[in-house]
Amino acid sequence: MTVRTRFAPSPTGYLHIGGARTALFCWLYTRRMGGTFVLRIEDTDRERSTEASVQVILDAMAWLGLNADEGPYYQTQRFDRYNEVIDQLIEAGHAYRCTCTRERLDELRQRQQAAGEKPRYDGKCRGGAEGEGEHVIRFRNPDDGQVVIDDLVHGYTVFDNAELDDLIIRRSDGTPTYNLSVVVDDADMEITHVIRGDDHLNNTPRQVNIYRALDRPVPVFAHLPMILGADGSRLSKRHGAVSVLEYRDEGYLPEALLNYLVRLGWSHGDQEIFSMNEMIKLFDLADVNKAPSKFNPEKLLWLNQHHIKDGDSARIGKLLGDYLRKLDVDPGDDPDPALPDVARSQQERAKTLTEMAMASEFFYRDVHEYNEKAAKKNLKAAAREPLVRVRAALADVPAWQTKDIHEVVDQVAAELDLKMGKVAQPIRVAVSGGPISPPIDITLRLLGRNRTLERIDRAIAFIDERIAASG
RNA sequence: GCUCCCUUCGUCUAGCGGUUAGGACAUCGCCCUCUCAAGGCGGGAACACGGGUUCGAGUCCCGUAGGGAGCGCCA
Repeated sequence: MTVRTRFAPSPTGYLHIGGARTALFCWLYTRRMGGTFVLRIEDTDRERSTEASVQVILDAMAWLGLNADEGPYYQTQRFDRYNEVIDQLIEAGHAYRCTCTRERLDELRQRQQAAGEKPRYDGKCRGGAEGEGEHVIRFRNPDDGQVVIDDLVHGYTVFDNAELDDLIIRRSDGTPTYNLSVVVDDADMEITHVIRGDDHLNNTPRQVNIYRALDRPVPVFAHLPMILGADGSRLSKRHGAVSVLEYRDEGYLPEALLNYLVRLGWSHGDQEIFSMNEMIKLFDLADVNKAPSKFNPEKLLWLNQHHIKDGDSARIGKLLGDYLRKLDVDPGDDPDPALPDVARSQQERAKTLTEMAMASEFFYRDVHEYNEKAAKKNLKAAAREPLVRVRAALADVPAWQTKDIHEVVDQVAAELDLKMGKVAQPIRVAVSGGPISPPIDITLRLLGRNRTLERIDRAIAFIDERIAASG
């Protein structure tokens, strides 16, 4: 039997972190088992489902690289099928018409809650509904016995049927409800492993009863623990970004997000860093935790930095171009310096691609003003002589190479009996406008001779003005 | 309220009856250093509580507490 799994989001917003983790585990397990991964859009809630949300989910999945082998299927396109099954259930006596009004149901619920009971349908229409007209269809749940679920994550879990009630499977407007459509879909699509959040664990016995009424094989279940916010409550906007696409926009690498997510509820000994291939090779549902975990943005940031540092410079360079354009900095068609070279110089000092872009702006844009603090500290009278000497020596360097540039800076420092920092830092501020850049020799090499000399000249002029101003 | 699930450093976790309870993020200190980083070394930091079972319990069982989920004509 080959493994078939599905990821079944409902398109009512963005794809959030929790959903992405579920999709990842599902995808990894399927890849490892050589199975088929199905994407299904659960859009039976016509009130809240939107076309835009579907697109956002598709985009997020594509960005993460969690490609589906089948689908996307849309539940709204399968209404005929659900109704067919519901009719079969009615025919077989497993479902019945219910004409209870919402008012009666509300009252019933309130009364039960007030009495400290579990709110549930009282079965009034079980023996035959009164009257015609508006009605729903309810599933006739067995009233005794138990449902035992052998969950791959949680092990055996037992539910008494007496705890369950007759749930609505067809609304009064004729549309099917979730618990019915999932079962029909999972059965029809021959899903062998249902991998989902454990917020569904309580729904599972109802669904198992529907499988039985339909005489269809019950799939294996694996209920993953939830991801919570830092305060232990359900993950939401106030915990920072929860949308997958937001992470992309903020400069995270998909493999970093995935690497972070895979370690939430799963582990392989002490290993923290995983490539996609390693994840596929090592992932197993047997190693999934039962306890919920809290989302930790700092660890994600660390992983992002790590993956940027280890990333291929050609690819990171290309991405750097995208993020520069987002900042309205156009590196041009034939960037000078070349983006991969700049990326290489920044990879170990950027936590996000956005950060890398901000730190690299000066390569592609003139320095119009200096960071105030940096200029005050470094572009002062004492820096004039080193800058002048460096400028002169740099103008004469035969080959514009890192090594030669380094020697120039070194030599000027030695001549003036200054520490390296006293020479390098003024140059850094002069060429980058601020106090931070890659090593000075690399920075200058990338920037090129012309721009370097120009910017040093400008800094010398700036110092002269400053000296003049202070009298 | 009822039912189900969960409980190791602040956080993610290793552990699958005998460990000085390990790693990682974060944090603190030191080293390296032209800035920022990266890197190296080191420190502090956990088995929720109470009963059992056992020669022996973080590991097994039962309670308690705390947290989460479900109890919709949402999914």
